[in-house]
Amino acid sequence: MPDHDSTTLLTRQTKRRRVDIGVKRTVGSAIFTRARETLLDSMNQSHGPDQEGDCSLVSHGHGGTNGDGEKSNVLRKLLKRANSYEDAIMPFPGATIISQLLKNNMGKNGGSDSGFQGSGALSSGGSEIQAEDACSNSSRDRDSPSDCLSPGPPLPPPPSSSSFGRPPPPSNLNSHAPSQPLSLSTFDLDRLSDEHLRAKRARVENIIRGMSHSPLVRPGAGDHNQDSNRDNENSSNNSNSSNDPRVDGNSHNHSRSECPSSLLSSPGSRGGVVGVGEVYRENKRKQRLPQQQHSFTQLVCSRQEQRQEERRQLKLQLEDMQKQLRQLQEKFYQIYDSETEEDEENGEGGDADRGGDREEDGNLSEDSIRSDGLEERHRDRGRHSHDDLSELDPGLFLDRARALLREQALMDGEMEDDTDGREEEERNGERVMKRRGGAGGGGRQLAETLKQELNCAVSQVVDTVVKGFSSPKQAAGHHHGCHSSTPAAPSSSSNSSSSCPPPFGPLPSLTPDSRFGGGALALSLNGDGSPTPNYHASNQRLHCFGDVIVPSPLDSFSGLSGRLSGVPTPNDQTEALPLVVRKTGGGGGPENTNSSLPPPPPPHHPSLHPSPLTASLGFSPPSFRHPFPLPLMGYPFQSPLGSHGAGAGYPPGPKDHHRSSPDSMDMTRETISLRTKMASLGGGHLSHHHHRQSSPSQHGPEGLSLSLIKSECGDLQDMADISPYSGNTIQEGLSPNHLKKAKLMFFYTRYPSSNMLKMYFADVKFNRCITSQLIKWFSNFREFYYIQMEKFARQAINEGVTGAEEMTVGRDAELFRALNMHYNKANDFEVPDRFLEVAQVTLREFFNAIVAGKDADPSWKKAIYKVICKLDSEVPDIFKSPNCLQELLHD
DNA sequence: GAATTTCCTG
DNA sequence: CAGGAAATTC
Repeated sequence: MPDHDSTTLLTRQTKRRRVDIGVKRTVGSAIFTRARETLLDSMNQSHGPDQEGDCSLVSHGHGGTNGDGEKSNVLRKLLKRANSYEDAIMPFPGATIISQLLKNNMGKNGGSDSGFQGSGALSSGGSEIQAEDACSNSSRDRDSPSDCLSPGPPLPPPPSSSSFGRPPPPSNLNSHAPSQPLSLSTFDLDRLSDEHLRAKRARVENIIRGMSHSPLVRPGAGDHNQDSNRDNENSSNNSNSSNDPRVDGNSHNHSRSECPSSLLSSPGSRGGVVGVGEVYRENKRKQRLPQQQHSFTQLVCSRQEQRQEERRQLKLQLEDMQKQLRQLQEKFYQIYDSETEEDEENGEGGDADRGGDREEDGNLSEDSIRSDGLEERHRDRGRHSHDDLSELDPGLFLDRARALLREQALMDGEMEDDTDGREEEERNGERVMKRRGGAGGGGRQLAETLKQELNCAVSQVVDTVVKGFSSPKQAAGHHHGCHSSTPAAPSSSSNSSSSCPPPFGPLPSLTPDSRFGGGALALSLNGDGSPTPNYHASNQRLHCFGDVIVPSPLDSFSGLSGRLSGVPTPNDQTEALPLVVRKTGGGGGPENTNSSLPPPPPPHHPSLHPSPLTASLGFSPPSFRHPFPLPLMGYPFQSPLGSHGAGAGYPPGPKDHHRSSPDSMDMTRETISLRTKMASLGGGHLSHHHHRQSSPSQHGPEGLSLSLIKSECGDLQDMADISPYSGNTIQEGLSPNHLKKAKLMFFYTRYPSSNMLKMYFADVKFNRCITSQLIKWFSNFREFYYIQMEKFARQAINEGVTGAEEMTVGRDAELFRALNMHYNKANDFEVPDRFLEVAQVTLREFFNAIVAGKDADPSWKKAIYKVICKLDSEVPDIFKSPNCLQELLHD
């Protein structure tokens, strides 16, 4: 910390001011993320169920087969995202399905007619992003099953003019909602498309706006009008302003100068920099400015509003869609009925079901939309219904499957017809086609297409499901039940092969279709199911390992034992309290009986909280290794690992001495923190009691452990250095008392050098970790300190204070109380007057800087820091004493 | 490249 | 307060 030198500091500061790229990056990414989300949302809306995140395997519109699945999928996603879009999205699946079907049909039937791309493909657009969006959509569509099926002519981009005029060859979408009436709904669809398009555009614009917001942009720019002109202006302005800081160092902010009035309320947005005579280079480091926050807030708000609006629109759309759907279904049913009547002559029964279906039509609700006719129909057709199940919530899956089976059994009883559901379906489809006299030869083609589509869809669905399951986090409750069943379902649906010997009693149809990688699926599912099991297994492994690892010998040394054993049992992770107690007992008194502790090795090492993945991988978490290495490194004699038997080298006697011995080479921070906690109770005392640390003499076994240790932290050297202090009580970690001491020291020095810290924390074995931790403490102190200063300075300004002189910091000042509360909570230390002075100076510095509008400069605080760091005063020698706390506090 | 410092996030 | 990342300095 060579910086007490003001010159150095100055130069450094000078150089330092640059736009904080980091921040920028962060902000940008954040925005981007949001934007992306929005885009996804919009896509979802248009496509209905998309994939999760980027990888979307599930394609929309695969025939009706996935109707349910899609919905559930969407729901899952929504839930995950905690997005408020639920209702809004609901409608889309339906729309998507329909449009998709239309699309497919058109493609097949001389796709040239196109026009209608389906709601999802509304590409026409305006902004580039839109175009992009459209592109991506279309590409996705292509990827999706539809692609598999029909390489039909790419749909023309400009859709809105749905030329759907001619009744789309009513394909028979067996599994799907009735397509026949499509022609009727053309208008509605168009209208919906437009609406949707509009909504989409709005969203995109919003996104663009958000992205173009530069951090430094003044709040005013953030207003989120839909007005595109404005938008353009903003974006251009933003780009300018965002770049400006770097471009014109001294003249910074001119571009974003703002009305002074906002000065008080929104500190960040200050007009041109007044009196910034210093030749600061622009701050390259991006800092988070108040202004940014401001604009962001606005952004968020506006976005929410937009969402609300979108929601409303979507709801309307949903209603429309529902109506349409109802119409379609009715039409379809009519046709279907007529067909079936004819079929009945041929001996195909199943009227009863139809009746039921019709009844349901009346009740179309949101729910019904998803399962609506589709599911019912599936049931009629028998096994096919499982397709829908595939995407259902796993938890419900089994139940539903059983219910379906029962139903099916009944149905089968009724109709002796063995026909496979699938075949039947196809047949129906063909029949429908023929009936309509639609594309004559197209019927078979359609059937084929549908088959393929189904296959594709199924496979994709399966992938999606697998993915979903494989993600560990989802494991929660929901997934457990479904593992076995879920996987199979999809495959069954995909099967065109009619008869699948039911592997499971309950879910006969589940037989995996090899074609679709059913086998793979099953495997993956198993794996997926395994997560839980694996997880446990891994944990167990770890635990066992942990047990093994924890060398009982170590326990004899209080320090070690405390750490190792005390540490977190799985249950106490967070609270090291128990440990503390232990340690306290051991560490506190020389008489420690800790030696007894060793035997029962704690089940887990505190640090053993490897993520499941890690565990499964078989990696031992870094922390995991610590247990041995640390102690071993510094103090060979302790090496349990090593050749010495655990106990052999250490006679009981030594234990006491060693226990506090500085074993710690370096511990991971976690360890440190743990220790800190542990030490907290006994902290102060420990130092007194333990003096001679075990001789560092024996450097026996460095081999293995050493290397390990080294790999983890290369602090051995530091350790060696530390030993000098070993004469005194040396602690391996920083205790709460150390923290307290540091806080008190902060009253004297805000910028202690590391050397100074070493001097004043002689009872601590310094290593890199410790040093950095101490430094970090002070850094944090400063952070808090300056935050308070700024806060109060602004407060004063807001309260109308005009002169810095008006502000004083006394012991009764709020500012002081806040600070004292932070650094001297117990208020058992008398804060030196000097600190009050410094605080006052700091406050005034902030005040002046803010009043001068310097806070517009990202690095405006640097100057203040420079000033403050010169105000450090000597820390009383008493702080060098290990007992300083007692002495200080009890005086 | 290590050491520091600040900023940001949790 | 800890962690992480970026910026800066030496």
